[in-house]
Order: sequence, then structure tokens, then C-alpha cells
Amino acid sequence: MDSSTATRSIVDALTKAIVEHRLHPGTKLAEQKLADHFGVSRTLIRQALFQLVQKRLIRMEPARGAFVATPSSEEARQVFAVRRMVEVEMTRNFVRHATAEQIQALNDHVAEEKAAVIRGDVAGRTDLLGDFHVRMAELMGNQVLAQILGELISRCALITLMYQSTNAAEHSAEEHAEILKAIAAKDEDLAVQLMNDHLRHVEEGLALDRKVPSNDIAMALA
Amino acid sequence: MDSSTATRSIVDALTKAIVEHRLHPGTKLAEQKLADHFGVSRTLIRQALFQLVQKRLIRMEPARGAFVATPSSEEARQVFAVRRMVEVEMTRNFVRHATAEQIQALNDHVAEEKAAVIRGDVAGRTDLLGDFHVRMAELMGNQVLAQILGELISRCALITLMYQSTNAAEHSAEEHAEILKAIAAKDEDLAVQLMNDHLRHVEEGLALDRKVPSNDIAMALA
DNA sequence: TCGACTGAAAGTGTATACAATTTTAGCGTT
DNA sequence: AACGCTAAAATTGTATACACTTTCAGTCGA
Repeated sequence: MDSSTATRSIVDALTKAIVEHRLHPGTKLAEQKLADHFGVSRTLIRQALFQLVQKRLIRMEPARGAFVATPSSEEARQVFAVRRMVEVEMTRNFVRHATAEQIQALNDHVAEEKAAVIRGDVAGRTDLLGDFHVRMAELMGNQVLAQILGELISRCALITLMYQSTNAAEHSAEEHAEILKAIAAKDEDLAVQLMNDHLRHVEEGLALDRKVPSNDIAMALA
Repeated sequence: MDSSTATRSIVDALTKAIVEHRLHPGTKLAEQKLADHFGVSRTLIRQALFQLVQKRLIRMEPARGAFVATPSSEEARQVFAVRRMVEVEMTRNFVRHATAEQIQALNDHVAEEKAAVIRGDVAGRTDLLGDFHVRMAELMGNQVLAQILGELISRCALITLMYQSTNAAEHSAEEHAEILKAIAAKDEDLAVQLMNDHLRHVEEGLALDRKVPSNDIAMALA
């Protein structure tokens, strides 16, 4: 394992804070402050920060410290391109092998999504919308897939915060339901197409061409 | 970046050693020995080890230390399943957008592979065969894809060492050439199919059902 | 008022110290 | 000879120390 679970729990806490938008892109993560907050030494904080660097949720600049990542629009496009590649094929395989129980599990999940939408629970909604995709991977019994997809979706949470324009995510729950209907009908091509469209819609809801608000004066005025 | 490049170079050195089979699955990686070898303190070694855990090339057991990973056959199957998902779609996209220069670059690469095969350079061959897939991702300009695929392929190097039965990898260079021919002909479906077959062949060349030589007595006698 | 300089404060990067756990070696008993 | 017990050695996990870099506040000069 991560060896000590202490480091793991710090990673999880920071990941959650970043994904749930309680820590904004660009925010400085001072080691001593984090150490005080978690009640441990900088040693463990550093271990956690290095892991977050690998998950691309933060970046570290030499001698300057750690900052919540600010993914470029180019990186955003690449992340979505990979998601489409992975999830299109995942959907195809899922349609082929899914049992009634697995489809029911996803159905329950979509019901939760809709409930969160109705009660206006934005944080819960965002969480659940991402989990839908990871859940599918888990139901296929592929942990490797689930983990990779989970990381891609974490990055999408950051991307969404930085570039969100329209609230196109509003329709995501409905699109999930549509996808699921096609899966239940064992309509492989339709399910794949709907998943592809869904991911395209999410990406199109972002303003990836917009100039991103930057702290870098020189760049902002270039 | 990784902050200090020191840690990075240790990670790279260990990764290389594991992927090139100079460190065998299950080998204990004692921190002080590594520290002495690299001429740094345990601090940097630990940072490197944690990164290798995330890359799934080693595992760490609480209070017992780090060991070169011994992926299970189940994990092996999952890694290959993900590779097929990713690479099938990658190939499809590559066929659609590849320029003549990009195809030529892959052609050159396959030529190198064949040269390595002919001169009997096993280490170089293995390296090049994996790079073919990463190279395609890079040529598409998708760094995110290239990185994920690179990690999957590192894991495959470990898997191959543990489960290799036939030397089916002998044919890989030829299969790469076939795939490339289909790409050059812009035959999307054929290229995709050949890539799928190729990955299936590599997986079939492994003895994933064979009992893996285990140090765990209890398990070996179960 | 603005800008450049300077020294203190804060922060990062690496090494070392030390408690806690595991491994190893030795010894006696059966 | 095989087994179990015990003490020493080695190893890990976390905290701390310290050198070096960056940041910031205040001061001086234009």
C-alpha cells in the first residue's frame, strides 16, 4: 500500500478539497500550514504533495512550492480526448457483458443523480455525475480501468471549474439515463454513440477558447 | 516539476531497471542500500519509492518495505483490457488524422524494431516494441494519452516477465508493420482490427493461467 | 511618488536523529 | 536435528535540523 495510511488520508483530503472546488486553481499550498492543519510533520505533507503531482491535481515549482493545478485548455482537450477513447470502448464492452443486476445498479445511480439535481445539491451532483462513469468501470470488474478513469475525472473537475461557461452539466443526468436505456436495450452502437455525444456535450459546455484569468501579468497582456 | 530533478532521476533509474528486468518481481528494495547506491539520503529514496507505488511498479508493505511488484494474472488481464480499449480508439483516430510525415515516423520506428530483432538485441527490441505504441500517441500530439499509455506499457513489461511462455513477441514487429500498412492505406476498420488482434496475440503469448511461482508457502500448497 | 536596494522572515530541499517494528542470529530444550 | 524463545541488529516511519532560495517589508535616493 501507500505504506502508512496517514499519507493516504492526507492525499484523499486534499484531492477531495480540490475536486470539490474548496481549493481553487493556482492556490499556494504551503507545507507548514498543511502540516499544522493535519497535525503532522512536513515529511508526510511532502509525500502527499508528490502523489498529487502525479495525479496532476497540483504542480510543484522548484523552491517555490506547490500550487493547485491550472490545466491549460490544450491539456483539457487532451483529457477529454482520452476520456472519449476509453469510455467509448468501455461502453461497448459493457453493453456486451452487462448483467441485469449491473444495469440496475447504474439505474439506481442515475436515480441518485436526479435526486441531487432536484434538491439543488450542486456539490453532490458533480460528484455523482463523475461517479457514474467510474461506477461503470467498477461494475465491469476492472479495477485498473476504474482507477485510470477516476483520475481522468478528477482532472475534469478542475478543468470544469476553470472553463465552465454554460451550465450544460445540467443535462448530464438525463444523458446518463439515455445511455443506460440504450445499454439495457443491448443497442451497442446507439449506446456508444450516446456516450460519445455526452462527452462531447460536456466538453462543448466549456469555454476552452476563452482567455483564462491568469495571475501572470506578462502573459495576460501579451 | 517533481521539484528536484534528483528524485526524478532516481525514479527513472529504478523504472528502467524494473522494466528492463534487471530487478525481478518480488525483489526487496531496501531504502538504505538504494540511498548508498545513489549517494543521497533515504528522504529522496522514499519520495522515489512512493512515486513508483503510484505507477504500480512496486508495492510497499507497512513496516516491511518496498518490493518490485508481482502483478496477478487478474491484474494482467485488466491491464490488457484497458490497453485494447485505449489503443483501438487511438488507432481509429490516428488513421483519420495522420499526416504522411507521421506515418513515415512510425515507419522509421518499425525499421528500428526489425533491426533490433535481426541483431538479436533483446533488451532494445522489448523497449522499441513498447515505444511503438507510445510513439503513436505522441505523434497525435496528445501528451495525456502518451503518458497513460506509457505507464500501462511499463506494467506490461513486468507482466511479460512474470508470465511469458512462448516468445510470441517475436512477431510483434511484423504485426506493427501490418498495422502501419493499413494506416497508410487509410483503412480504418482494418487498422483497428489488426491492432486489436496484435494486443490479443501479445496477451495470448502469456501463461496467465499458469500457477505463478510464489514465495508464499501457504498459498503454494493450497 | 516611484523605483531599486537591503536585510529579515518565511519557505523549500535534503540530511539526520530517533522511536517503533521487523528480521536475524544465537541459545537452550526436547 | 528441530523447535521455540530471547536479545541484538537492521529497517521502517515520522519528526526535526539546517542550509539555501524566495518573498516581503522597509528604507533610501532620485
